[in-house]
Amino acid sequence: MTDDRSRPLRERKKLRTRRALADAALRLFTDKGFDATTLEELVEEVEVSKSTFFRAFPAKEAVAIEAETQLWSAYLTTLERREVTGLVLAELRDALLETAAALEPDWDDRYVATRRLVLTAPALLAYVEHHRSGVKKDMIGCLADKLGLDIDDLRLHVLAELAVTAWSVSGRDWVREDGRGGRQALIRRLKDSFEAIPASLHLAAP
Amino acid sequence: MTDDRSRPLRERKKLRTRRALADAALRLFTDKGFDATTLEELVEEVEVSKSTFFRAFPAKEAVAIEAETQLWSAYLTTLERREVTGLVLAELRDALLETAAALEPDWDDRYVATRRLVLTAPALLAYVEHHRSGVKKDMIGCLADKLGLDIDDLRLHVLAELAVTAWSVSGRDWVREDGRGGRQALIRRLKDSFEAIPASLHLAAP
DNA sequence: CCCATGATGACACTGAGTTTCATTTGAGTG
DNA sequence: CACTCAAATGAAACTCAGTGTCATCATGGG
Repeated sequence: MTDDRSRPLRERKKLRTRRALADAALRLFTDKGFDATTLEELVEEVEVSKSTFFRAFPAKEAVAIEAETQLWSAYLTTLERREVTGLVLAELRDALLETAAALEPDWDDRYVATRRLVLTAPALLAYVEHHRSGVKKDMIGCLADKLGLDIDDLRLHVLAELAVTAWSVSGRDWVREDGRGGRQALIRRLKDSFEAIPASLHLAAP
Repeated sequence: MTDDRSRPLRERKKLRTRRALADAALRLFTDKGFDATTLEELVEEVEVSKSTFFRAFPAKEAVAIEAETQLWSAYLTTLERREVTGLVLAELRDALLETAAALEPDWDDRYVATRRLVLTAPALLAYVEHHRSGVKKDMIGCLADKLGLDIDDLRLHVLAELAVTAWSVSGRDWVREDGRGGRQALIRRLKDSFEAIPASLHLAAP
């Protein structure tokens, strides 16, 4: 029990099992494959019951993409804290850069492993897409609130979409190179992606 | 057997069961709810076996969104047939307009019912997202091929994303009004959505 | 008419996710 | 420290989507 004592013991225990499950899942899924690993094996490894697993995660897929989940939940927190001034797209970018820079150091490896895993299991890909879709919805809600716009405003949808896509592409390229260059390399790629967005609209055939 | 005789009988039969399944599914799911309807009930209604169902559709979710699937598969066909000249975004828009205009007349009602259904079942929402994601991938592949670009080119990702988002938002609004105004109303909304895209990038806080 | 091939149905099986309920364990109180 | 309440856990039975196998049936081509 070498954990941070600032929170009640109960909560610390819950967090510990959560981490243990996510770590074991990343290991098992990477070794044996996502489909080939049963939930039973996972919970035996961590020595908890299936009930406990489903109280910590809503689905088998969820435990595999903890790193992705952490990123976006931190992002939404950042976004809500910041006040929006000037170009909204720039705001979305800066919040993302700030969030990426602030993630705990061991996040890098877990994220690389996660993205690798996603490439091997269609079910995981689908789950990530679904999860990001929820994030976009939250982003739109947050922006609509701050800007006094309707949550159906097409512009907000486009902007949320762009931010997530910029991340997705940057992350893919970064992972493809083993996360070489660390957090800074990722951040650099992210800046490049955002800069490339306006040009996209004017892409034309020769 | 009042079907189009141009194809072999075997194929016609397969198509008929497929249609029957999709129609019954839309009816049952709308009445009882997606989760509350078991696959068993569905296949009993249509009088086929579970095996047959899974040869026609890859998942329970798939049979519920046939109208969505038809749209995008027609779109990809259109896109591949057209030659790309000038602005790519305009090309994506025009192909979408052309596709929407060419869908069989009974598509409207089925699509409205489908989108309604999706709003009631999280599993369906996730499945639609996943499906569209596959469509975007195909769009990107098609464009990369025609333009001689890399399939990882960020601009292609952005453009595919924008086209799908424009559709999604237009469709949502159209469905919200019961598909009033028919195909023409949908097409008008779609044009508006595409026109609103460039402005999005310059959205700023007051 | 016959044969090869592809579609179907029946059935058994796996594994994810839910539900229920009894048991344990941490938190607050006197 | 003892007691109590609430929350967390575990055990086990259950539902249902999805897979795999194999025997049977229908179709299309010769």
